[in-house]
Amino acid sequence: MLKLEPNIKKNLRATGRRMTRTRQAVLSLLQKTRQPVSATEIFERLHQEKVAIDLVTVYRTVHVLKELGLVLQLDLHQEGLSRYELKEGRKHHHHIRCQICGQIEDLLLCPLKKVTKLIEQQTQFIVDDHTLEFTGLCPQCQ
Amino acid sequence: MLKLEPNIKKNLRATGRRMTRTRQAVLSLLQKTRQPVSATEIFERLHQEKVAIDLVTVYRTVHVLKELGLVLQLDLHQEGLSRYELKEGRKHHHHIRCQICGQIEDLLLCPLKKVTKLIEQQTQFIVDDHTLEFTGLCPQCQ
DNA sequence: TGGTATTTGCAATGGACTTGCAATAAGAAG
DNA sequence: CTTCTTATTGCAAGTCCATTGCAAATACCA
Repeated sequence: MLKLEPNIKKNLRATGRRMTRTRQAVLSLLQKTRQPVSATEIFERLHQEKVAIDLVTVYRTVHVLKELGLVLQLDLHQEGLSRYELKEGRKHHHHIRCQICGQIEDLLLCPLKKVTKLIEQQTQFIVDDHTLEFTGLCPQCQ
Repeated sequence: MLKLEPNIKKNLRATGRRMTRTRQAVLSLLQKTRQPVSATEIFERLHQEKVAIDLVTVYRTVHVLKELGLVLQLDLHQEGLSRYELKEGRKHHHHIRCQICGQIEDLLLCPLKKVTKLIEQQTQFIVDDHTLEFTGLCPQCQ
């Protein structure tokens, strides 16, 4: 079972929501998945594990988890779909994706703190988020 | 008329393509538009100018211009659509977008050269592109 | 264990973008 | 300037990711 589960359930209850079998299944899948996954991938992998869940429910579940701040939604360049990853316990990071095989790897660095200050000065915006993604060829596809 | 036009026409002819009235119209609109525009926006603005063009043709046109390397395609975070801007004569840059009003501003800096080297060492990927975007509140929406 | 509000599944819908095909028009040749 | 070939356009239909409406199922508190 999930270590996170009791906390998450509390989180859900605090907003009048319930911990259901399908939400557990999605959380559990996200927890054991390394790469960010799309709704369709969640749907397919759960079906492989004989978990009955509708694709609509997957979309609604990741949406709720995102609202609770438990999940991050990624929109990688020109993929035309969203991917999701557990935020719980993870540090701020970015990604690099292989243009050939689609493999996605985490980048544990973020070089943007100073730049953010600079941009706020230059533009008078208040910056509250950024997205950064690299694309290229992974070692296997070179 | 467009200063770019003769060059672009040459470009088109070199790949067996033609300079048409609709392509001129799209190019001309892109040239006078500051912010990156979506296909639908191109469609609507041209119709305001009484230029008859189908939305499909807009999509096909920006696709061709992108193939020729004249146009950049941007997929800003969670917008769910693509935007396009003329590449011609412009330096590499990034964008910041206001979460309230959607205004997009250019950022003329790019802090990623050194980071790219580092990432290539760390991951063994060959990096060939990156996307970087900031979101926040513009001065008017704060 | 029952009652009620949340959640789910199914079907239908929405929005961005693409594709097939016949009609139109660019532009090279005469 | 006219003709001819071939690229391009417009329209209709289709695809893909995602959302919405609603009745049936189910979490969970009393």
